[in-house]
Amino acid sequence: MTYSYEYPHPAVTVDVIVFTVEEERLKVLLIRRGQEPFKGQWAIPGGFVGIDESLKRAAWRELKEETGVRAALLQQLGAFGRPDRDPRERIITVAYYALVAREKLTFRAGSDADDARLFALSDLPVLASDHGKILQRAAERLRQQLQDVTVPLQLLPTEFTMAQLQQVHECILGRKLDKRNFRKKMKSSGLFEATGEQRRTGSHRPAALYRVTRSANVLLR
Amino acid sequence: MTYSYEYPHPAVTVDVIVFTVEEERLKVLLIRRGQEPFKGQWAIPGGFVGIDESLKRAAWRELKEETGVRAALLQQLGAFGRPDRDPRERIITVAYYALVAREKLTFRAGSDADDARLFALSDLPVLASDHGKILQRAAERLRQQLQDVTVPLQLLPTEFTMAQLQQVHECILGRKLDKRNFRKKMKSSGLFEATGEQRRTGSHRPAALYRVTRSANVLLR
DNA sequence: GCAAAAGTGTTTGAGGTACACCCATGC
DNA sequence: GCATGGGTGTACCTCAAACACTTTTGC
Repeated sequence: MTYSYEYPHPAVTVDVIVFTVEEERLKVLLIRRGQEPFKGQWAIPGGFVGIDESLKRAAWRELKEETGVRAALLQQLGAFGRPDRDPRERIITVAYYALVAREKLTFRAGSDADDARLFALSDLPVLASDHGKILQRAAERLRQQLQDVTVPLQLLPTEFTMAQLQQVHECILGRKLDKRNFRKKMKSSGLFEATGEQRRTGSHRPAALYRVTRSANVLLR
Repeated sequence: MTYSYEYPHPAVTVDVIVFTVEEERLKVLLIRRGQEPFKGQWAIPGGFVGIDESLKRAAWRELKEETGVRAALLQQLGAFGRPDRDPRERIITVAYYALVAREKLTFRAGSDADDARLFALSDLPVLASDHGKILQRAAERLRQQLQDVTVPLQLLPTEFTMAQLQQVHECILGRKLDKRNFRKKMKSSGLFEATGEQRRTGSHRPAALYRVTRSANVLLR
């Protein structure tokens, strides 16, 4: 079965950049391509958009296929379409990025991937095609979005310490923040409440646990 | 001649939203479609992406075809691809937006358009397909971008009065600004210098003309 | 008692907002 | 001389940034 058109048509894919935080670093999920083109190179996971599938739906499908995740912050980064970005045929990709808490994330080498791994953003391998540029743009966008205090919550479990929350902000921004200023700002946002519980880890004072307040939770979709 | 593929391929277009300021209002260029689908309806101008043409290049080409403009601020808004957005076949569009000074802008009904006109953003007609939603998103994005003081300069001639500059800010933001605060901010940006010339219009004190300083001009690309 | 992370307030500077009057011109 | 838009300065408030010590725990 073939599909014919009067004019040449490009193929359209979605690529999904999965951001997470692990070992106090911002990381992205990459796959090692098992097939040509770019066989053996690391790449952003993605796939073709179904002919009757919306772009967003295709992105959700890819996210779920690659990571098992059904709910996350998933937003469009933009379209990338240099004519030479794929040697087989003209492929235009629409990139999405997702924020997923590490413990919600499962992944494995799949049908078209030899391997799948998290890479720290500061320690990326050489990437297939223009994926390096796409990742760079995604990281910029993520940093911009951080002014929205709710964004990093996607990267944390439902209960977390202020130190954890600050750590997430820091590794996205790529710089240290002042503890007192940070807590003041979080407190004044009114989004968080103490659970009353504490977390003991190591030989030091235990940390209070926080959660998102019920009202704020609604805003997170 | 036909082009055949093993899997169905969508068509890809670029749509270019041309923003300008006229009569103290933010306007966009729309065309009235001369052909089906959506014949007779107003739409954002656009066209198919050449199979060997980058997305940005296609956007520049469309901008030039529709308006004669070769230089402007032209940025990608994003991809829109609901499967039902065109009845002929699956069409995914990549929307760009451009800021063009009114006096650089020429347009006329073209090959596929019965008519072409500027519409105030606050007074849009019913639009074809999902173009209403695309425009709405473009306007939001433009407002965000306004924090960059250089952006509205694209909408003005090289010499302009402070009142004009303020007027552009106001109609993009959709609200009045305080004259003294506005001038203070512009002055402190260091981007502008008085030309020494004045403009006399009507029975009142003439306005000083300003231009972008040589050094700042470089930053605008 | 000591190492290690949790927790807590105050001061300062920059930038945004509010606000009212005189100036130069055409008629 | 009056109507019209051009042009100017000060006071206040908010928010971000800098900065150091005490608390609680495990060993």
